[in-house]
Amino acid sequence: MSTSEKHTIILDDFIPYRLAILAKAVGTSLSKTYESQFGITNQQWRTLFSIARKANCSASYVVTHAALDKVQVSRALTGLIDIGLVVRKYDSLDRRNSVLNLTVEGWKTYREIALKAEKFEKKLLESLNQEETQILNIIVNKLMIRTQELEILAKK
Amino acid sequence: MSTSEKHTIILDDFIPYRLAILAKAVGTSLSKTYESQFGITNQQWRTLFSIARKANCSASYVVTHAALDKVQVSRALTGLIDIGLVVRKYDSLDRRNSVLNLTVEGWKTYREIALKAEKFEKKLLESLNQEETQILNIIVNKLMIRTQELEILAKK
DNA sequence: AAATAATAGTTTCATTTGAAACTATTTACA
DNA sequence: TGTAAATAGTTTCAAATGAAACTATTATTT
Repeated sequence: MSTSEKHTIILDDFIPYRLAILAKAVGTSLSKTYESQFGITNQQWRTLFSIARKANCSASYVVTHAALDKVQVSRALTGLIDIGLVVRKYDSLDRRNSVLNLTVEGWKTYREIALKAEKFEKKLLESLNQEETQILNIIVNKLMIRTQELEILAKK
Repeated sequence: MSTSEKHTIILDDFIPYRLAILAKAVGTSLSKTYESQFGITNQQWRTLFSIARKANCSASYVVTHAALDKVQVSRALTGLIDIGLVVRKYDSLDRRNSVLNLTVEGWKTYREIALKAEKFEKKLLESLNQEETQILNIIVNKLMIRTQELEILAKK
């Protein structure tokens, strides 16, 4: 067996690697459309979008809906409050829970970024036909579920 | 218009976000199969796989084939050489270029990780039928190309 | 041949990250 | 009622990251 035949995996064909590269490329490209203009990080815009989706939500809501951990959300919120896009109050019935909302400026910024994000996604998906776009969504769902299953199996 | 209608993007349906979440979940799950056992990072195994693919390659080859930057490759190599999985010589005709190879131990580790990685990928793809797996590869290609196109357009 | 530019790779330094420890508050239960 | 456990969120600290500056070598120009 020659040296060049010893390998069994070609990185370029390996799905987990391909997904990582693609997600990073897409994410980097997208972030350029808002980071410089709005001075907002990826974690901050995910937080912004979560609060936009559910007014008066808590930080925990953001944690589950933006796929961030509580440290990331805490820091994102500090930043968003600092620049006046979010206001934080505390639930009078349980003062551990924060009550988060976008400010008027927050809504404005949200709408601008949402518009850019939508345009970006639209342009990206122009490369796929309708069937492929549908199947992509199905595949992503299936792979997410499968990954969770494998995690559970691995723990046992 | 009510507050809850103000949003235009639902994060869970937004493809760049979905890809990021999926890639992270898959990557984290995979890394558990080798990180603890072999004490190797993601960057190190990508480097290992690149060298396995092409004996006597340079660090620059790894940069382009493992989708890492030169700082990451430099550090990954330092680690891999330290733990005796890679040997580095220098090209006598151009001593700027390194000449990288796996040691016997490197090949052994490579094969073990490759086996685990293959099994992981196989299990992951069990959730898709053959057509979906094919289309997934086509879609990833198309989206990669499209992302590069959008990058170029954005620069103009 | 000397000066300049280019290439390969490393190191530095400031920022980002995440796990673990921490504070504050509420709930459970002895 | 008081003590332990749980929950929400923040801070700390050590490691990972990446841009920019750096070293070493080779190629190009004048």
